[in-house]
Amino acid sequence: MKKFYLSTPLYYVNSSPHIGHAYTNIAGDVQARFHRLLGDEVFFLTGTDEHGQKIKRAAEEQNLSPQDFVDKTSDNFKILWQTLNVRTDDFIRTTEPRHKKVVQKVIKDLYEKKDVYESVYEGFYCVPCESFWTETQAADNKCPDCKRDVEFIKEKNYFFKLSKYQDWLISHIEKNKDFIKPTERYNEVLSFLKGNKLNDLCISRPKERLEWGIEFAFDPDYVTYVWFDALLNYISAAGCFSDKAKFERLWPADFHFIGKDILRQHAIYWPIMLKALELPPPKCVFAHGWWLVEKDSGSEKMSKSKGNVVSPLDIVEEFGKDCFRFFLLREVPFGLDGKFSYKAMIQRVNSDLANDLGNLVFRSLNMVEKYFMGRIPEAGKEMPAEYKKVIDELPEKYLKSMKDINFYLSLENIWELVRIANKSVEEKKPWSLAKEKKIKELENFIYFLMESLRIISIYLYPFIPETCQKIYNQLGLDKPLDKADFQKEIEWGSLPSGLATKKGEPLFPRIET
RNA sequence: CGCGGGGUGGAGCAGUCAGGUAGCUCGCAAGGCUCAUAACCUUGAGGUCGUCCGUUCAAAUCGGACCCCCGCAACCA
Repeated sequence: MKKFYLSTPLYYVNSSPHIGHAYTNIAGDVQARFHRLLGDEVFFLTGTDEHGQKIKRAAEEQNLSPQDFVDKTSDNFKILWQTLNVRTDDFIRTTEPRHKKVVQKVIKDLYEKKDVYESVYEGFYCVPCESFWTETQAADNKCPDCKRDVEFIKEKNYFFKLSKYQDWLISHIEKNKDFIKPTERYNEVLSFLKGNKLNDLCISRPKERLEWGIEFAFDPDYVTYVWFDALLNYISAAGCFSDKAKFERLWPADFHFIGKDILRQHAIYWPIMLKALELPPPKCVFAHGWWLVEKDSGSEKMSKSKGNVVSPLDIVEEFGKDCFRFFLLREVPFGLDGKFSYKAMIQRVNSDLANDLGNLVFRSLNMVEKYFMGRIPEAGKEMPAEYKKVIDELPEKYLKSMKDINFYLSLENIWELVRIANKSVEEKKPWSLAKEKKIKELENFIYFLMESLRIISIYLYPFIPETCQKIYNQLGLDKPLDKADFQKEIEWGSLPSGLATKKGEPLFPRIET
């Protein structure tokens, strides 16, 4: 059994989850379910990032202690993953002891190794924002965030020797074309590394200014910079320093799903941190695009201002979890930016899910009831010619696009089969066969129509698991799809005859506008 | 000349590496069918493939120049 370790980023809990968070975890869940289908031993990790000054401030605004605040906000994420049917194997919080121990030990080890050292930080500091800025950022001595004056400060801090490993990282990236995906991001990182000299990373914050963080084991006046803390979750959750067998089994991670905004941390800081620890880097960091939100209310578009953020929970309530999952992955080629609008969502759900898939399932089951009293008829011998091409080609196309994380294309590939099935009904005219009493021919046709529904459900299962399970159940199969074996399940003709079908309500009611 | 990505019918994309009638999904229009969620199927309209120049029998595809859009440019999760 092959292991497959994939992760999402740890989400910063100073605000509520938005559509972008949902996107990353849904993509991860699709990937995880796909690998489980293939029989891999999957470890799918998500969690929350809970330290830093922004958290402290947000907690103060609500009159809560930072710990009470993060306990509450972290739950918002847990609830969302349940709502979206995102099934992870672990949920790590950076405030947990299992994580803190790892961070402290890493810093201590690196300090002893001299990859972490003391120095003096010089730069611009905005007091009200509690933020550092570089000279270029703080042009005219103004904070780019709040536009107030910044002051020049000097203070002792701890630094991590990024610079020492720059050449190693360049050669690692050049030798591993799959390390950063998609290609645009690969080029972006590589050209950046070649064209710029890395500065060492300041990984400490003096406690006098910020106390909500993981304390340095050997210097209680300092806490850890949040990114240095957060990235280490990928090894602390995998059992680093605590469960040797688990860690050796899981590490290196196979896949880090991230948004393109945190590429640098994952493609530069993180592999270098691991290198310094003498651990292998993750096999792949995949940076996807963003969702730009425009809301359609009636005929006019609302501008995207702060109060107009689309909540994933609201969308799920309105459309259902599978519609939302499907939309996010079908609408936009994975990796590129997309635009979210209710109009696009409704159109997508109506045309692909209600009209094509939902109606296909409904009309097919209806014919089984009408012509065969709700029993799957006897199988014919040969696969009908119209299915042959798409059924023969689908496994290879699907496996390739799934492995390339080209979800948009995978769905496109599956829909070829959906369209063939719909088309075959028009061409065979089962209602005519029934009238003409061509029973053998009708049985044969209906059997393969049902079989195509079953096959579609397996391919589609990682994307819309709940619906696919429903289709299986409606066909009279009670097998749980989350335990299915892909290679076995996609075998054409394995649907037993005689099953009692259970037609339900349409899977996706058309949304009237 | 900082680095990178991109400009293809109304929208979103494929095709560019290996030049040879411009393809897919949605939307739109007409027709067909009735098992079905006014769903499904067929056909059609719609493109000087960012601009200009060059190579070639032939360029979305190769070469050059230019215009425009979007990312990245470091203590910010």
